[in-house]
Amino acid sequence: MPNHTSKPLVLVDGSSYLFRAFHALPPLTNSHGEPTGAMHGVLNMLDKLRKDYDPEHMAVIFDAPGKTFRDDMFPDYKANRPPMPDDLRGQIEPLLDIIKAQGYPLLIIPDVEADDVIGTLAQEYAGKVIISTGDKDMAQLVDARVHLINTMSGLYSDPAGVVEKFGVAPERIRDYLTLIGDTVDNVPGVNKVGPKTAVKWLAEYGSLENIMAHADEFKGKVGEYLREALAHLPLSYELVTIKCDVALDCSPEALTFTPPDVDKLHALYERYEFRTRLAGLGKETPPNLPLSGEEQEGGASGSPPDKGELEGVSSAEGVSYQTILTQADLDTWLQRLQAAAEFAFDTETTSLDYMEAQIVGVSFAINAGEAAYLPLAHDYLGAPPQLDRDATLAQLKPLLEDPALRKIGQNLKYDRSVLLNHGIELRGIAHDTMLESYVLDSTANRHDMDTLCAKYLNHTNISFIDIAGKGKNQLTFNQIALEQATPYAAEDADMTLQLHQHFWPQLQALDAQRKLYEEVEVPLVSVLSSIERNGVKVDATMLAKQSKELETRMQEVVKQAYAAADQEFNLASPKQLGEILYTKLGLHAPRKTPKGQPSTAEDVLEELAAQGHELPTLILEHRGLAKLKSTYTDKLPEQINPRTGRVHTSYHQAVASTGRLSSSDPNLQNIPIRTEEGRRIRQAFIADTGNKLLAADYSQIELRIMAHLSGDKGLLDAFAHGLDVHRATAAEVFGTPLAEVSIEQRRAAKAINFGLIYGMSAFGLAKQLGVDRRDAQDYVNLYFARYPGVKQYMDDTREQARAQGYVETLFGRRLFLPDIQSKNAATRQYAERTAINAPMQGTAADIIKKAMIAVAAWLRDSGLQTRMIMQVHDELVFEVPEAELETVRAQVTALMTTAVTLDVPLVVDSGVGDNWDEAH
DNA sequence: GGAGTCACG
DNA sequence: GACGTACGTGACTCCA
Repeated sequence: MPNHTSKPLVLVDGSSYLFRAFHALPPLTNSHGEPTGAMHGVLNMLDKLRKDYDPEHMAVIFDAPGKTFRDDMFPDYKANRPPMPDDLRGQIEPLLDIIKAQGYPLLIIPDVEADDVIGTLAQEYAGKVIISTGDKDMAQLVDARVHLINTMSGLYSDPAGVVEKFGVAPERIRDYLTLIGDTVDNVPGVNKVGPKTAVKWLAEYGSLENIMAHADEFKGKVGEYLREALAHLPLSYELVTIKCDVALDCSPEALTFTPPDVDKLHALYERYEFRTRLAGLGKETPPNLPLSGEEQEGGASGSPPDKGELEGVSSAEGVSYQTILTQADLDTWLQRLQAAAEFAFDTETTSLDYMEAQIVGVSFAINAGEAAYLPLAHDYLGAPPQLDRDATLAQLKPLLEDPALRKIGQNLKYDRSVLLNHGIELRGIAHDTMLESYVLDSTANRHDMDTLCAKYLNHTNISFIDIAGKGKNQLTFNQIALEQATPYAAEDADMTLQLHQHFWPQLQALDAQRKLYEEVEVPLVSVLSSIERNGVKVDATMLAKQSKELETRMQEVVKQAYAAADQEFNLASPKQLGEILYTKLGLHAPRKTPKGQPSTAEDVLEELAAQGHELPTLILEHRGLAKLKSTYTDKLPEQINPRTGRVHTSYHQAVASTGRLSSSDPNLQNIPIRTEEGRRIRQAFIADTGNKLLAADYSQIELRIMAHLSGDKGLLDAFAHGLDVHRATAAEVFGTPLAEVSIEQRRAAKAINFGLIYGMSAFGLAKQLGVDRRDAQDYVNLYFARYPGVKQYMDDTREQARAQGYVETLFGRRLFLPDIQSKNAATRQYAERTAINAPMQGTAADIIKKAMIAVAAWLRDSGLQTRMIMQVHDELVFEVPEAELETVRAQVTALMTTAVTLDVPLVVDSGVGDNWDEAH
C-alpha cells in the first residue's frame, strides 16, 4: 500500500492510460455520438490518484505528436504500431482541455516521449516519487525513492515488487527488455528469447554486458540467435533506456495545482455530458440535458467529484449501467425483476473454484442496454459503503428460488454453485447462452461470453485482464474499484441478455435442436452441478503409498536403461530418446511423427521391443509408471477439497463437438482401468462409511446405435437375440458356426466393429490387426456383404454430409463439417470419418444425458440419500447407502435402459463395491 | 505455448 | 498416383 507519511511527487503517464482506458472501457458516447469513454477513464484515475496521495506536486504527462530522438536513432522504431483509432484521437483535445481546466500541471514536450519527461522529473526531485503508469518499461526507474502504481490494476511496485513481477531487479530491467525486445515498438531483441530465458540468463550471468561477453558459451539454436543479435543489441538497449536527463524548462518543485477554471469546466462538462462532474461544480444543472442512467436513481446531484461517475455510468445509444448502493435502489430493482417476464443475471465472485467462490456482487438486466450492478463485498481501501451481503442475498433468495421467474445466464452451472455456497438454490433456469450457442454450432471452438459477443454482436467486452491484471498478481473481483466493476459486471448481464435475444429466434426455428436444448441441455445444468458438488471420496493415503512404490520401481528401470544405453539421459524426453535409439544405437525408426521427428510412440517402441531390443521395453515400462505417478497418484490427492474431503471435477457441457461431456481439474473420465497397475488407482476411489459405489454402464451402446441408425437386419437380429455381437460378427464374416468361432476370429471381428464406428480404412484395420492390407480389405468387403444395411448407411451418411454440410444424431444434434468439401484429400477424408463417427458417438451422448436427467429426477422425488457422483461417457457412478442398494440398482438400470426406445434393446450392466474397481 | 505422449470411452 | 491412414477428450513433460 502507498506510504502516506510524506507527500510524494506524483507523475502520471497520461499516454499509457489514454490507450488502456480506451480499450478497457465500454464505448461510451454523449448524446451527439461523440466518444467519451477514454476521457472518463483518465479523469477518474486522476481523481483517484489525487485522493489516494493528496500530493502537493503532481504532473500529467502526454507524448507530443510527431517524431522523437528515438525515431532518428532507429527509423523503424514503433513501425508496428497500429494507427490511432479515430474514436480515440477525437477525445485527446477535449481531455487535455479538461485536465488543464481542472488545474493539473500538464506537460507535453515536443520531441521527447512522456517516458523521458517522467524519468527526468523523477531524477531531479529530491523526495519520494510515485509514477502512475501502465507501462512495464517504467520498472527501470524504480529504486528506494521512486515507486510505481498502476492505477488501473492497483498494482504497486517498489524494488521488491519489480523483482516479484519480472524476476529481475530494477537495475537489470533494461538488460531484460533488450534481450526480449518489443514487437509492438519494433525494438529487436534476441530471437526466441522471452521473459523466462531472459531471467534465466541474467540470473546466471548477472548482466547483459556479461552475457554478450560470453555469447560463445551459449549452446544450441538460441546461442546462434544470441550471436546473431550481438550487433543490434546496443541500439536496442539505447531504445529501451528511459532518458533521465532531457532538458526541461520547469523544475519538479514548480509543478503545483492551479485553481480550477470553473466556467471552462462547466462548458466542457456540459458539452460532453459529464453530469456527475457538472453537479460537483456546484452550478445549477440545466434541465434540458438528455436523461440516462443517473437520473433514475436520484441523489446524484451535489455529490462530490470524488465519487466520479460511480453512481451511474451512462452514454447515448441507450446504454445505461447503474450501481445499486442503497436499499431504495435495490427495492426498485427487486420490484422490476419480480414483474419481468424473464431476466438475465450474473454473479461476480472471489474465485473460479465453484466450491469455494464467494459472491462479491450480482448484476441484472431486463432490457437490452440497461443493466445494474449490485456490489456486496468490494473491500479495497476506500471502497464506498455497500449493502450488507447476507441481508441483501436474503432479499434476493425468494426471486432466485422461484421456479416461475425465468432466468437467463451464461454458464449458469457456475452461478448455481456459487449461490448454493450462500444457501440459495437457483430455480427457474430458463436459458443458458453458452448452451444455446453450443446446440446451434457445436464445432465453434469456444462458447465463452467474450467470444460470442465478438462473433455475433460485434461487440468487444471489457476484458477481465484489463481491470484485474493477470498472473499471480491478478486481483480478485472484491479488489476491483466500483468505477471499473460496474461497467464490467453490468455488461456481463446486458450482453447475456442480448446474446439470448440473438440465439433464441434461431433455435425456435429449428424444432429438433430447440427440443434438444430445452429438454436435454438446460435440465442437465442442475444435474451436472449436483454431481460436481457431490464430489468423489478419494483415499489419499492409499495413493501416497502407491506413489512411493512407483518411485522405487522407476528408479530401478532408470538404472537399467542407463546401462542399456551406456549413458545417462532423460527417459521422459522423446528427443533425447530418439537420438539414442536411432542415432547412437542405430535402430531403424519405423515411422516419423507428424513434425518429422523419428517417433518414439508406444506402438513404435513395442515393435522395436518385439525385435528383441532391451531399451524400448524399459522405456515403455518407465513411461507407464511415470504417467500413473504424475497424473494420478501424485496429483489426485492434491485436488482433494480440504473442506469436503472429496474431489470435485468440472464437467464441460459445451466443449466436445459430438455432444459428449468432458471433465477436467481433475479429469475423472480417464482414470486407468486397462492394466492391473492402473486399476489400483481406481481402488482409491471409495465410498463413504455406510455406503457402496454402484457403477452402471451401457453395454455396446455405439454398436447398438449403429444397428438402429442403419436398420441392418443382421445386426438388429444379433442384438435382439442377445448374442455376443463380436462373436456373431465373426461367425458371419468368417463363415463359421457361432459355436466354433475362435478367439482370434472374435478379436478380428471386434476390431472391425470398432473400426466401423470410427470410419476406418482397410489400412487402419490392417495395422490394428497386424495383418496384410489386402486381407484387411477382404474382411471389410466380407463384412459389408453380410451387413449390407451398414454399408448403405455409411454411404448415405457421407452423402448427406456432403449435401448439407452437417450430420445429425438421432435427436437432431448437429455437427457441421465444412471440410467435407475440401480439395485436400487428407482433410476431406478426416471430415468423412468424423461424419461416420459423430452420429453414433453423439447419439450415445444424447441417450446418457436423458438417462441422467431421469435418474436425477427420480432420486430427488424418491427422497433417497443416494448421490450421483460421476459420468464417464457410457457409465454412471453412484454412492449409495447400503440400505438403498437394491432399490437404486434396480431403478437406475431400468431408467437407463428405457431412457429412449430404439429398434435394439439397450442393455445396462452394473456392479457394486467398496471402491470403483470393485464396482466393475 | 506447441509437440509428443498416453490415460479414458 | 498422392494424400495419409480409426473418433472424441484432458494432463503431463519437455523444450524453446
